[in-house]
Amino acid sequence: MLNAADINFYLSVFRWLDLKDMMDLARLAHTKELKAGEIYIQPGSTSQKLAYIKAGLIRTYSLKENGDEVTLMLRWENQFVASFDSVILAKPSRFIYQALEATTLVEVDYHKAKHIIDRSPELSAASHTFLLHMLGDAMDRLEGFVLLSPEERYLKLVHEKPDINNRVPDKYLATLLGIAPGSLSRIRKRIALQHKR
Amino acid sequence: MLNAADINFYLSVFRWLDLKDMMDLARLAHTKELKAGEIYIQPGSTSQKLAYIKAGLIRTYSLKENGDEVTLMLRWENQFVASFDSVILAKPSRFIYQALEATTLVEVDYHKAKHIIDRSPELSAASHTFLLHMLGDAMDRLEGFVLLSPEERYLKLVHEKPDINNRVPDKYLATLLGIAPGSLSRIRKRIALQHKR
DNA sequence: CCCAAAAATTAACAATGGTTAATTAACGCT
DNA sequence: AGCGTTAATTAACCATTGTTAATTTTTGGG
Repeated sequence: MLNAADINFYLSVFRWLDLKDMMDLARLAHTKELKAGEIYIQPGSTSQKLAYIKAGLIRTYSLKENGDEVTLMLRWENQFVASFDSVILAKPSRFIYQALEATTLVEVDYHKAKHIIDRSPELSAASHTFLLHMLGDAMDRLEGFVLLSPEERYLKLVHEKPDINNRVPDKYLATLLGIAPGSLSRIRKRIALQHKR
Repeated sequence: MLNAADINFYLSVFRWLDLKDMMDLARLAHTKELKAGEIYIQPGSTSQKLAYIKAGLIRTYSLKENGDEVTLMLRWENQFVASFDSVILAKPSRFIYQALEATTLVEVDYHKAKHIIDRSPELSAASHTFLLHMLGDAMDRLEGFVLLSPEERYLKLVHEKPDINNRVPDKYLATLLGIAPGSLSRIRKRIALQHKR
């Protein structure tokens, strides 16, 4: 069940946890490998998976009526990923979660883990902190849409996550920024020209 | 300190609370009246006020370098309002919170209320639920920016909060939607024309 | 009730983004 | 390495928005 590498992993990520709680959690957790391009969560899914990304990158996207894909979120190594609709709102997921790279997840069922989380002060605090982080990220991104132009949003994104350009196709980045893929090309070109002077 | 109306109010809003917890909270709480136009929270403020809006409407806005005001958030009666930066991130507020109407708040200092919240399972759960709601709102609004056009965002806003048009000046609504005030006028006109046919 | 100030509308123009289609470049698979 | 597929770029054109300034409307105070 647990090999030495796994134990090391749990000890490092949850070192602030009571040992018993950690073992209880570890019993519920398992590792999942996704190939590049593989779908992690299908729309309509209600499973309350909560996953820590050990390595790789997950894209959350939506399908519009006309068939267009719109990227809503990107999550990568050392972040958590969960179906927002299923875990937070307890509804079927409207979105698709796809691994863009070979991805390693450590997954627990939130529904099963909940009673462990609830009885551990540290885990409760951690889940609170997790929510705060999610909220902080969301607010920050909202500010970007209200305060910044598409060009500025793009610059902010590459500043915060420089390797994103090499890991995520432009067409996905574009819709994440709220613009069309062609526009991202133009913005890139505009920036390059300004830089040359 | 507490009059009959106040007691009624606390009993109705926090009826699911342990009586002792409720009394402890009520001791920390006080009512605050704001006139239309009055500033509630100044930028730079670090006070961790957490307020329930009994009546009225609060606008959160930011000042850009060029002096332009950009509205980030609107909160109204029966919602909570708090300085996101101060309470969630424990930083000085970057934003200005202003009452757009005569507004009645019931206010507690989150810093002082925290130990009451922490020792009450009901209050802890409520604060968790509160965060989930904030997160849900933020995600929903993010979806709007990624999936919808400005016109569709405007229609969504008036659909969700029909009286917003009569309570908030257009110039504030415009920046909330991520567009310029002039554009909102045009969008309004376009919609009216389409409707006439 | 009137007047001054603020807000909303409108128009003209510039800048930007959306859309489509064609071309080029990059990628991935065998 | 080569080939077919997918992604990215580019261009042309259209639609929409941003910007500014002038005009009209609305609002609120005296």
